[in-house]
Amino acid sequence: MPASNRPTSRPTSRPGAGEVRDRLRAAAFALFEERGYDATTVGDIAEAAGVGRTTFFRAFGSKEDVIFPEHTALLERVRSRLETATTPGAATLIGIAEATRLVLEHYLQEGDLARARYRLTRTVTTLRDRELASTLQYHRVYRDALRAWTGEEAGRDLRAELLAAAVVTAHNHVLRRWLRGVVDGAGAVEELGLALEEALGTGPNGALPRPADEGTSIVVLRTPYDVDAVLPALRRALADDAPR
Amino acid sequence: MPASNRPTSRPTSRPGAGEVRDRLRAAAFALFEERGYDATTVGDIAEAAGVGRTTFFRAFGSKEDVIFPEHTALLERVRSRLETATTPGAATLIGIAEATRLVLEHYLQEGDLARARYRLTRTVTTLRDRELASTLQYHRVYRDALRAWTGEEAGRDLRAELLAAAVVTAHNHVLRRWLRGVVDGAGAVEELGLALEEALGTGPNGALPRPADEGTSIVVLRTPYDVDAVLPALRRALADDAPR
DNA sequence: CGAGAGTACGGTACTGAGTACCGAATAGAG
DNA sequence: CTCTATTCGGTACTCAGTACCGTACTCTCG
Repeated sequence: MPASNRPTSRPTSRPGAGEVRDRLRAAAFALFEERGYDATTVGDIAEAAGVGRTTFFRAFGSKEDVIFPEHTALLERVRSRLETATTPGAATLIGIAEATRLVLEHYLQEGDLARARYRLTRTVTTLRDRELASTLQYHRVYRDALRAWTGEEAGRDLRAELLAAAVVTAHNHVLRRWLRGVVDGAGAVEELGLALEEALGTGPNGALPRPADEGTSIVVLRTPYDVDAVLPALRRALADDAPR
Repeated sequence: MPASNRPTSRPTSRPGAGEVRDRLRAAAFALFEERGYDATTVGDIAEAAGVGRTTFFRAFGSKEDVIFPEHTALLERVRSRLETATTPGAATLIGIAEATRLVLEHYLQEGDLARARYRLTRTVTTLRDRELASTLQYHRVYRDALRAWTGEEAGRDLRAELLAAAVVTAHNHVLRRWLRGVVDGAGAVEELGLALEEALGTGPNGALPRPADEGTSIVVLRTPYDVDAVLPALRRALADDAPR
């Protein structure tokens, strides 16, 4: 943030702010692809980028951070978007969908970089763990936002958590399909909408949060038969209590 | 596994197999509580346990592994339980519930150890990440099992994933309540059942996957009412197809 | 009882990530 | 041109984790 308020370009031998960062990241990914993550030391990366090892750790906090840049910034954007979405009376579900699309489109813009990262995270265990951890940070953000929305009463907790998990899962599902090249960018954005509908239950027979009052739960599974046809089976199932 | 087939006790100065492991774990947790995780080196732990540093790494693969023991073993038990549960014709939902209870009860048996771990994982970031990663391993196991059950056709993928996320989320929700002392062991087991019902039943429409072949599925959620009492509600739900 | 095999342990030495600190070069302001 | 702030590079350190080797102990077979 200190470099943004310097309007003039840097015509000197001193590299522009952020340029070193880019060189380092490029060198890192190149080396990772070539010899693998573990076989590449931070010293190698720094040398390839023509800078000192110290500079690497100043630009990125750790070796892993080269691969997951701007993660915290993106998370913050999602958080602020959700915050405005979950104020009482706001169109919460739309806000959630928008926040989620924010994330997806971020990866879409990264393009090959995101795919290279995906290749690495599938191979190296520590990186996969790191990515999973960041996934659960999203879960937290959504959960907290939804909790603020649904209220804090007992029982709502689990509901908020389930919804958050569903949203994150839906997003990751679509993202992975794009990363694997199953769908293109436009298709992914479209699929995200459908996936969210399925995750949140806002689709055909939307089953959004049911009021917390006590009562009988009825789960309707679509079946070609009508009620009377399945009723005997239902009675039988209730009788021996061990549905199979 | 090499120690189990030695029937006689070890009367010598050589400690029994596994005893060193226990000493190390006890020393580790004591030091972690005392000075914190980061401020405790592996050398400190080994010294406190009266063994060499090398022995520590032989007993546990890494510093983190002291805190997460038997994780892989437990994961394997869940996997095998799910495997038998998702063979065609088996009582899948019950199998899932049982597998999940397996995990919960494992932690309940750990008792204070699990709670000490919880305290640590809340404080130290790397440990939290590690735990989250293990959480997502469970997600994978459930997802794969459910995928095998629902079939691989397009569209089922997301459904299996959503279900897996819901189950894991429900479990973690209950587990956290026990870890925080909100409920006791018996209460946690009971809550798990309810949470699973909520996770599997109230989520997205038809969250319970239809079997791959056509037919009528009957899902029975325990309710204090008998069939005739809920029948009107059932008819109504089927009639307008879009409850609330 | 004694020799040999297998194993658990301790110690040393190494690599690599990450941190702290210091000095040099450079850019900007006055 | 001088002073100051910032950035970079280099050195030295801590600590996790690995590889290797020698040793002490136990068990087994002769």
